[in-house]
Amino acid sequence: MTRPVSRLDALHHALRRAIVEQALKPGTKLPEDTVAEQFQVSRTIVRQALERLAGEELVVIVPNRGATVARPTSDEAHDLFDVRVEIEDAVIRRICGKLGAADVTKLEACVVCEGEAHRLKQPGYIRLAAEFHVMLAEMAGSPLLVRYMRQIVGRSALVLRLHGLPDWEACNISEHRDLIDALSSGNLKRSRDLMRVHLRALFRRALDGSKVEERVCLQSVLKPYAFRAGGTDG
Amino acid sequence: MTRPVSRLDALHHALRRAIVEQALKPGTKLPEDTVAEQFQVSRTIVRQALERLAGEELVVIVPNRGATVARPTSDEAHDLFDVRVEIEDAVIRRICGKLGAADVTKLEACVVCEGEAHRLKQPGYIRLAAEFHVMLAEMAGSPLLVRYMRQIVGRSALVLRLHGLPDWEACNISEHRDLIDALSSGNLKRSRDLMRVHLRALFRRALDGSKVEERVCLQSVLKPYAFRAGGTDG
DNA sequence: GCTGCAAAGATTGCGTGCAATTTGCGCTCA
DNA sequence: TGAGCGCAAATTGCACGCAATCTTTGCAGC
Repeated sequence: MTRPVSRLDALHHALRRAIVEQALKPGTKLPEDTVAEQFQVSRTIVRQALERLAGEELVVIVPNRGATVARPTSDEAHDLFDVRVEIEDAVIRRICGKLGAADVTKLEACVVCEGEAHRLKQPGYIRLAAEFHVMLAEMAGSPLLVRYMRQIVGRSALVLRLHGLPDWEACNISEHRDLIDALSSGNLKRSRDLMRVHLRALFRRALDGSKVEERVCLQSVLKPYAFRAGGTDG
Repeated sequence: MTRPVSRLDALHHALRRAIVEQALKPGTKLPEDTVAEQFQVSRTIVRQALERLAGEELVVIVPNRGATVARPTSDEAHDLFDVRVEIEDAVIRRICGKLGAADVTKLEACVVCEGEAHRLKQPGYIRLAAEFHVMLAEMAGSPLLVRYMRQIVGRSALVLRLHGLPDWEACNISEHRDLIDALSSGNLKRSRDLMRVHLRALFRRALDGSKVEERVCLQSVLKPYAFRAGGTDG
């Protein structure tokens, strides 16, 4: 049930989820053959799924070089979070004070799931935390905002994985709770402030991280092991 | 020169342009064989190009039924314009008073081209008018905003073609000129108001059209004709 | 011992063919 | 004459195979 009709959809969702849940590290190579074998489909399907993911900017396809999980640069991360603030603000303005009881229940259930997954350190936690923001967008009644939010939280997961987040701190769950309160009570100013603070905290955690840029690090990683390094240390 | 390296890119751009320039009407069927023959490529390429366009929501792919040029519903059109207002406002806030002389020159040149194409009634006019808005986004220095804007103006072209626009009135060119003035003089309030008015006028022209809804209405249109409807009336 | 070239291996680009599904037409039967 | 049924044409879903390209490794020459 609920199984996507086509194998393409199935693979697309599977890969997407693997990326968002950070099972696939940014920069991971995704050879068509390997993926095809893993999922028991042909390369044709794999190629199409990768093409879709590239359209969502979750993977990068280089001609003749294949596909890899995207590695957002620091600049791209900044841009992402800047735009995210705007989109989330638009969502808040639309839903604040207009949530039904069912909506609030749904959001609270989501937060409970988050807390559960967070406590058990399940890999699905990041996806659930992201889903909370997508749910807010859905309640705004704008398919386009939902679309953008989906894409943004997906890329955010990449940024978190790549630039920081040493421990399980993607989204602060208590902040989600506070946000629900403010939204359901119709306090617009507080809602917007909470979201702004929430995102800013997330942003800070994401970009203050230690392991910025892993690819270039290769040099700095190997430097201590260099036996003939022209460094200043003797 | 500037020719896309792969045939996939070439076809993708060609089809995209054909749709944005309204050479392909919404609802037009796009059989893989026909397109493949027309562009002298294999169905594989066509399929991928159509898949990409589906990702941009410019075409709709129904399993086992093929691809057609998208037909945004009235609801989708409203949603599109609502979100567009937000995105364009974000762009305005970023670039107002920060445009360099080169930027202004570029924008003015674009408007001149628009006027020329508009006077000659060239099909490229709509694309140029759209390009003006994309250029604004580019000057905001946010790749993500550019991406969204590109997608939005593309879909807007579909809406204009589908729901209204009896004559050549996609974007009012004088409004573009006024906008450049306000932006370069750094008048934020006036800039935002101008853009809002500009979009609202566009919106009105688009949705006041006569031929609203041709496909989705089917249910609501047929409802009064239902002979065995389990409704409460009767 | 270093540099440049070449061949082998691996991976992607892309075309083609077959199976599955849908659509439209014609046939049969009441 | 009209409704139901079944077959055939058309179109898409998907896999496979070959050609092209890139990467790596090994070797020869300087």
